[in-house]
Amino acid sequence: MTYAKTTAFTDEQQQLARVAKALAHPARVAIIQLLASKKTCISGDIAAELPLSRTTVSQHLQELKALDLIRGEIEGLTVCYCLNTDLLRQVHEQFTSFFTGATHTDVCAPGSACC
Amino acid sequence: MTYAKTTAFTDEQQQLARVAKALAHPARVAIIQLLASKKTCISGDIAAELPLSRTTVSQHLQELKALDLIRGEIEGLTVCYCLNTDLLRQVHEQFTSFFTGATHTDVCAPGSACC
DNA sequence: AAACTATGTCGTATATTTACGACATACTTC
DNA sequence: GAAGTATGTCGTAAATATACGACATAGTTT
Repeated sequence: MTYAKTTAFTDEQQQLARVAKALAHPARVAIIQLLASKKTCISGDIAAELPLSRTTVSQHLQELKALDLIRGEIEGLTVCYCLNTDLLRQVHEQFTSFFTGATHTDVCAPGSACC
Repeated sequence: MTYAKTTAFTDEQQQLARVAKALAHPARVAIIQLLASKKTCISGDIAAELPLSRTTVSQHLQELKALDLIRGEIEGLTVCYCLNTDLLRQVHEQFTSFFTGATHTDVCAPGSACC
């Protein structure tokens, strides 16, 4: 490494990357869709609907929970997992503003002046 | 593994995860923002603006290129990298429809009937 | 064609992710 | 309280991602 450069990435970039990483596995995408499709919160049924072991699913659930994208509350013997829809909406906005910035009209792109 | 279950994840889930993975590192987020902020297409200057070695940046560029999110055309001695804005717009829509599905009103969530 | 410049590729070390069985915990029901 | 059920945690193996120096390639300029 030479010397100057940016010392690090911005918080915004790191935050977006963190959330993107949470969605970077089909199992986690599937879990979110599953929770969104259920009227009632489900628990271990999640594992039954995915082509993965219960242990692995649990691990994916923990990752989503670590980012607070989902929440789990113990309900007697089972655990009720729910989407944190407020946060998901926020995240949606983050992505939207990122993509909007990347696709605005006078951006460097094939077809524009520079290429 | 017991027996029934879904044998695999849907194409949609895999596609979303694939793109999310591309955004799952701050360097790649930064690269896209950098390309979006330049009027003219840049090349190796990218590495100069990131806290990473040229080799590593090149690796990240290849990953983005592999998904066709960016394109690079050799322009004499330098390479002109550009955003594939059309694809980025498509990806934006994919994310939007995913988030919309996950945040529609009667979803299982804290505060809703089920929790 | 020799020296220079801009990039990509290879080899490799280290860190992180993914996946799962076995075990631990904790509540429920008999 | 013993047996059963639902879930989380630990240990660990294998795959993938991250990072970078050294080398290769290819165009430019003299």
